[in-house]
Amino acid sequence: MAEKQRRKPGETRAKLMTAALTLVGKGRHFASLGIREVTRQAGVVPTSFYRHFRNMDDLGLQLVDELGLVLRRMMREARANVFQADKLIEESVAIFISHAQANRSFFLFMAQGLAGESRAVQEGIRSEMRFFASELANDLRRLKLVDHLNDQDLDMTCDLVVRSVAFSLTDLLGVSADDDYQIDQIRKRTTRFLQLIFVGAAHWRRPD
Amino acid sequence: MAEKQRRKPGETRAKLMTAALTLVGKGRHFASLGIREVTRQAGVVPTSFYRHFRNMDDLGLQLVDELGLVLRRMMREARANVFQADKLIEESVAIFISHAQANRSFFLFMAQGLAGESRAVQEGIRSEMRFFASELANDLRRLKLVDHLNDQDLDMTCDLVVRSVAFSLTDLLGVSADDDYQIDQIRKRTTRFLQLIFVGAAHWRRPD
DNA sequence: TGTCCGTGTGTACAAGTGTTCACTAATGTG
DNA sequence: CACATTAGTGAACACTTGTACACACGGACA
Repeated sequence: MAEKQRRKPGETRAKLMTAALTLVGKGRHFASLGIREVTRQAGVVPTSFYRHFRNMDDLGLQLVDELGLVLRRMMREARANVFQADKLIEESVAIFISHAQANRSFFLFMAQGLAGESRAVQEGIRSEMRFFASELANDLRRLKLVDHLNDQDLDMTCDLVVRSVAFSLTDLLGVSADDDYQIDQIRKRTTRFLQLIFVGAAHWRRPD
Repeated sequence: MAEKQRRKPGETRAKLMTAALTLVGKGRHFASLGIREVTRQAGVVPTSFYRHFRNMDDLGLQLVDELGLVLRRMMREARANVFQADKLIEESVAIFISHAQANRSFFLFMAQGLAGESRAVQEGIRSEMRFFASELANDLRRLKLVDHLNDQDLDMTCDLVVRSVAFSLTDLLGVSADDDYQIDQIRKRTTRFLQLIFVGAAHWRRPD
């Protein structure tokens, strides 16, 4: 008979969240996951689920919060590594892609959630993206790279940048994780997208 | 007892597809729909489903095909209505938004499918977007608006345009269908995105 | 006219679902 | 040490699910 084994506090909780991500990583859509399925994958009895989450939406929400941490780590690394302004875009895209690779299931979950079932998850992801965009705007201001843009136009530009990168994410997650050629293509294309946007920003004149 | 009633050929098939879209329109995610659920919504016995589709993925694929028709209708209307080059962007965005409103569930399905469960559906939607982008490129060439761009750069620009619009779609579908203020905000923002991109394209010089 | 064939119907079943309940072992707190 | 709390377990529930099968009706075509 299976022994009850006491684990570190929060361990089962973490297992459940990881299990959900694992299933998403295997190609399942988060919206189609069931409680029993997740607990099975986590190697835990179904009842345990309710000790930590009220339902699957709740689990999704808590995943979004963790997603925020991943994004912040990523941004910290980008800030630390990008020195030359002319390589800024390339470097940032490269860092983004390597993080997306390292946390594939996480970003997959995020891409799914954008058009997902739970309005709360949707809003959470959107809010992470807004935060990301505003941090980007701060960085650009700080680096004095965009002096001719007013705040509103800078926000718009950063918003567009974040969206483009997010969309590239779905490309990235569509190809197999070790298809280096395709990944490099996506990296190059995303880089060019951002360059195009920044060229636009450089010549942008506010419409009357 | 319910009579068997002979219907026009393909009517049940259409009912099933509409039923799936209806459920998606009600906020459900396509990946979480079941065969029974769809047949119930369609007012048809579960077994009928198999007369027309092998499984839900199959139904999704056939929906993608119909989506293509909607997009083509939309593009035709855009081509017919846009005369002045300076209003081109605004007009196109307006047309897009009105079509997205009129076929809300359809576009919702498309937005979901982009990060969906079925690789085939995903690829289908992606291919529709590519087609859309290439048609856009043709139109721009024809209007002689982008003479300084080579084919590759024009394709890139159009790709970025289509992606940005597609992303705005998820904004649009996130607000209630009659919230005119929000919708107008989205329309304006999308328009500015595209203007920014075209400013970038106008000043784009191919990197060495 | 007879005979397929496509399509819709009802019944059936095994498997899977969310959720509740009572029980129990380990942990932290006094 | 005793005790309350937390977090694990297994059995049970009423339902839903996908799918199979046999059957029935109507039009197409011989």
